[in-house]
Amino acid sequence: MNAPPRRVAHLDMDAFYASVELLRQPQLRGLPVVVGGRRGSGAAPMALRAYEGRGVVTTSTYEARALGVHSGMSLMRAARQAPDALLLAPNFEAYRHYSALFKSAVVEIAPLMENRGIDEVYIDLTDLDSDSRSLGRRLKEAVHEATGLSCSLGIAANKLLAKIASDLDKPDGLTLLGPEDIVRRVWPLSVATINGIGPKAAARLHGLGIRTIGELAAADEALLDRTFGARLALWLRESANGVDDRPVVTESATKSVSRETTFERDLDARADRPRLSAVLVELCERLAGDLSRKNLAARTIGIKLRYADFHTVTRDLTVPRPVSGAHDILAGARECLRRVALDRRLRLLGVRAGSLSGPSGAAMPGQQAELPFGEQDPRINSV
DNA sequence: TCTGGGGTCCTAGGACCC
DNA sequence: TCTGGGGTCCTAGGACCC
Repeated sequence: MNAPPRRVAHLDMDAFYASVELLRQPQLRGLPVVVGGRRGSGAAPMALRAYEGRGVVTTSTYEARALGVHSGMSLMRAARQAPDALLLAPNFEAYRHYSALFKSAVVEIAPLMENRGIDEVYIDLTDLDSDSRSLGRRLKEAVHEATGLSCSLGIAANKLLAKIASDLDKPDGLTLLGPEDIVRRVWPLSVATINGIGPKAAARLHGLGIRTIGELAAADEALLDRTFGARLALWLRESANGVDDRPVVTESATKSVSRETTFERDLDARADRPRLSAVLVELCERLAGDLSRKNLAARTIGIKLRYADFHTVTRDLTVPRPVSGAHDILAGARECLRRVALDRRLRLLGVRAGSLSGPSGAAMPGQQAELPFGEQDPRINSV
């Protein structure tokens, strides 16, 4: 009754956004290049030192990484690290295009593919015939053929290990990780290598003197239970031993859609009220556009505020009937806004739509009944 | 000049119903 | 009047990922 051993691949495009930019601007190859910032997609390349304003590094080429510039770093800090690096504005349309190309190429070879964002997928290879190394080579070649881009691929018995494997040899790597490799290749790695252990959990583990995955595997069970709770402790122990039963999921419904923006300078709820109001309207309109394109309606409308000190609050409102229009979203967002303190300067404003369904209120999207959602809702109209 | 934008999942408490 | 459990919905926050 034992299930057959699984074979799962994790495919990760190398420096994806930056690599797409280099395809389009090959003369920049070999230079330290950074993608990020808040300029529009048409903006010309500029020296990183000349950038002003808020923003973070989205992706950097390996040449820029060698200078200490990494994803998530503020552009101001990146500019101090590498003032002569070139900054390119992100062009998400192009990235979505190349994302679709590489994913089509993967599915041609292995149809059981799980999307993990724009530049990563998991692939279930269990039922395919060839050996793992040949399959890995074929996948990498197909992706390169379709896009001109390289990727790193890991193949193992589950998603956890495949993800770790794909990271072991970057860029352009192909790494097979068998059960016999766990002690030698996985246990020496930092606990933060495990997908799901972020900065907080890693810090707590460090506080217990646990830094490597091997140390986590050997940790006292009762200690982990006390520190993390039984559920999380069990997951930590299983992960450290390379155990992960999560299936490769080929399709999943959208749970929420949101739009948010960080202001170029912090805004005052009173003095900048017209500006804030205009931003709110625009966010609601863009969200309505997203819902309409996806043919979805929402029963929960939420807002998100980030204050100047980075403290973040959210408010939710459940409406009696699903809504999708900008007017109804705006009404819900304004109702939520009444329930937050607007006495400090604001850094970010966001609007979210949740509890999604098809526009008719059906559980799944797909139908297209044009009903006047929310129009008769007294709660909405009273706002 | 610290810290973008779009997501998922989990927890926990209170309301409300049976 | 007090005492119960169980289940679902709603809300808020937090951790984490790409």
